[in-house]
Amino acid sequence: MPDRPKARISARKQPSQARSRELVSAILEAAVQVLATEGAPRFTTARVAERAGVSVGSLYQYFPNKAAILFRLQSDEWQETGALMRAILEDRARPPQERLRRLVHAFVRSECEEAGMRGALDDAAPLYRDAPEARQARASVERSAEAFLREALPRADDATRALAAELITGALAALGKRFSEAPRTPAEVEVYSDAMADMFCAYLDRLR
Amino acid sequence: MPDRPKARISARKQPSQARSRELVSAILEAAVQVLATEGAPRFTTARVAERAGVSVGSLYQYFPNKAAILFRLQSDEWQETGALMRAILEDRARPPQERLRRLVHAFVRSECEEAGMRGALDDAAPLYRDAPEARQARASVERSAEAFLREALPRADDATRALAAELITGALAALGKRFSEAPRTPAEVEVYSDAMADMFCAYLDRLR
DNA sequence: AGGAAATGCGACTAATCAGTCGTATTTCTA
DNA sequence: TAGAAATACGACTGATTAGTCGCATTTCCT
Repeated sequence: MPDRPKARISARKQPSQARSRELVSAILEAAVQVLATEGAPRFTTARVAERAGVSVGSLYQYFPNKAAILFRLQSDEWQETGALMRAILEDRARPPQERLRRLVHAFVRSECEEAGMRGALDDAAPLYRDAPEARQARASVERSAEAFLREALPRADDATRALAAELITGALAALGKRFSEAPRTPAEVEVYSDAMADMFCAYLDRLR
Repeated sequence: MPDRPKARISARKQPSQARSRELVSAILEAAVQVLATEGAPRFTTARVAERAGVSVGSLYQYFPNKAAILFRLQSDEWQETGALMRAILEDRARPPQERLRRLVHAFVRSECEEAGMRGALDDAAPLYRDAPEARQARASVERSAEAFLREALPRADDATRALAAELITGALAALGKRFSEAPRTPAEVEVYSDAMADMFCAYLDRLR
């Protein structure tokens, strides 16, 4: 029942001239600023356009609706974070648990860096969360996590591994988000990340 | 920057006659229904009043603003869940880890039961989250968790315990919420709860 | 009974916002 | 350089919303 987005959320039109490509990136940059400084409820197309030094009309040339801007922002984030995580998980030069620990540290650090925008983006999640594009994006992270667990838990059965993947990725995402809601010193980040990694490693050892 | 609520969020006036006490509970009941069936963005005072068979004016006699209704709903939830959790944690007849396991099961089950309303309530969180009343409510859960950990980890130092409390309560809340977003069979609930409890217990064993 | 206090009502106001459309300007192409 | 295509503009529309206020009705108290 919570309102599904009626319209597509993907781009309306590809910018082809240099002018319009700049316009699109100006909009995205402005969107980040509006989100971080004004918060999700005051995130309006008019404000984004104004901040970008662009008219609303132009904005709607390249984004079919407000949710599309938010989704694009989130999507870019996922892209970036996903690449980071995959790179760490697939570094076969290190033992699995060390990779996991590095992953936790990197993730928590990255969450804390852009906490302002991310928090607001989460507040706006109802607007884009149910889009099919969003589901697909989440799947790729799960897959890479399961591949990692095949290595870390070679003797466990598939069901156990799937459960562990869900638990660990879920806890990482949720705890990272929650932790980054308050401002943190680098030292706090390290301590917290280590504790979280300890928990995951203890769990993996028990399953092994 | 994300807009702080300007007004108080606590009740505007205490209902003293039976008539008005019924009115207030009709509003709260209607609020739950509106939230669950229409979702957070369509949660409006007018809709709540209509569903309750009451006028907007009357609604505003007892709630200073929309956020107050949502906060009251969330507050009641916290109250209930908090009592449940405290009861389980303080059952000294059972060993600590068994209590923790029971706690996880009870919590996840309860999350799944009212998933519809809870999800919408979370979507509406930006409206009441920053209220001072909300902070205070969260503190009591943390305290009871730390008391439990003093028992489960008698030899650990305070910093370790505080960290573990934050991690476990955070993970429980966040994973429970996430898990309950999809509809679940009782069997799935059991399996998932057990896995989560395994993770927590493995962590506690390592710290012990 | 009868006045006072409490409660209930809902039309109304002021504000906000997403998204459109006709027109003006710039860039491309031949 | 001229016409076509792409891009940019922003006033405007229709819809929605939170919250108010003057008045009507009910309950309480003596």
